[in-house]
Amino acid sequence: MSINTKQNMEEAILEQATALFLEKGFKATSTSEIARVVGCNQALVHYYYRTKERLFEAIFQKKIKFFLSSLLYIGNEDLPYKEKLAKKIESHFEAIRLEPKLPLFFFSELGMNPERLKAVRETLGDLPQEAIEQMNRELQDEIKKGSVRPITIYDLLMTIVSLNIIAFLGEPIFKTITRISDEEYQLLLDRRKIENVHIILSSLEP
Amino acid sequence: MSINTKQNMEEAILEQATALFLEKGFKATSTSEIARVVGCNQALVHYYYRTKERLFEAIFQKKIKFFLSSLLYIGNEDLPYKEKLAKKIESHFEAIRLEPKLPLFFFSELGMNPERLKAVRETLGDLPQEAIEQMNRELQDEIKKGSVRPITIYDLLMTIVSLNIIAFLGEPIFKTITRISDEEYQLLLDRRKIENVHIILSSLEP
DNA sequence: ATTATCTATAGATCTATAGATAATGC
DNA sequence: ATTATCTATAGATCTATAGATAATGC
Repeated sequence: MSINTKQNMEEAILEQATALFLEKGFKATSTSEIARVVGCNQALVHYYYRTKERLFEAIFQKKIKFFLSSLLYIGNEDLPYKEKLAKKIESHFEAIRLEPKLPLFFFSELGMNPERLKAVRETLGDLPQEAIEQMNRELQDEIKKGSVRPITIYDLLMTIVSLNIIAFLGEPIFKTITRISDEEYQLLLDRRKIENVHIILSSLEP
Repeated sequence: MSINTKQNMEEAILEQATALFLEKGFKATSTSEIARVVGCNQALVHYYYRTKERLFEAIFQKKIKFFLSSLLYIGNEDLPYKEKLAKKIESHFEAIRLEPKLPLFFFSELGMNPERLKAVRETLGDLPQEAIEQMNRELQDEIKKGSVRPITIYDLLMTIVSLNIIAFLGEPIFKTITRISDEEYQLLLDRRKIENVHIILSSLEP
């Protein structure tokens, strides 16, 4: 497998480990398997990353950052509120589309091991919290103006994340049930993205 | 642990295995651990259920049935369409509230191992499909009447499941971030249930 | 007799490390 | 010399089964 013609073993390990962790999760992925797909011996994985846990941690942090950024730090141009919001939703959706295994990965690993959140917090710092507060200010402004019904920013964020992850969380289930092809699934995703924006915006009507 | 004063070892094993599988997933749960919390030796787990896989399968089937029933086979009284739908949504939400670990459990185990779906299908038979078709007929009737905008039943179901699971999938994350207490979380859930019905019904407006 | 429960163990893992050898940088 | 890679192995698992013993049902 993996014809990593000496790109750099350290990177190759990170890359293959990422694929495996996303595919099977922390527990079900072994350092031996990582070594096997990389094409090196198992000790090398530990040489570079010391423990399986540290290797995982590095990957997890990176992916969380990617996931949050697409929602929190996007669409801050000077646009009408609802257009900005639509942009955020779409950006988030497309980020997940690029990495469709992320939602299950996060919820599984955090669900099974909530302590990981602490590490995430230290890495990300206050940026997410600040971005959320900024989003909240804009939301409350709209509510005051009467263009949006009263709602908390947490409810809004939950709704966005919820709707945006479902098609990816449920992909294996949905594909098995409907026997839909990959191309058809991509079309479903296009439709779903529009649907999500529609649902969220219409739910905000006063 | 588990003061199962001789209720019945077979049942006690099933019960504790259920708790452990829901808590940590298939891979991370060992038959030794099951035996330990039950208070018997590890061989007994295999005596009753032969393999870990079969034990898991029994539990998985039962829980899938419970989850689907609450959404598909509920609220078929003679009521206005939107009231029936609201009832289904609430019934599904409350079912998950009773078993808050189910969503992560299903998505994890099915995501990691989609073949399990086949077994589920054999157990459940055509009932879910029929219930979905019934729901679809009712939905299409409303669309023809002009009281609901055009939408597929799959999109509607995805939306319902999506919104109803998020508060439970995200519970550990949300609790850590907001440092919310259990009581406050229950209030959040009450609000969320109403919110979900509102979002879905408003998204159906033509 | 049959069924339930236990002890013991084979055979596969798996993680992490020690210590040998090969490759590279000066 | 230093860094990268390998072989080998200790020590913990874990699943499944064989075979002994205890409990129960007739």
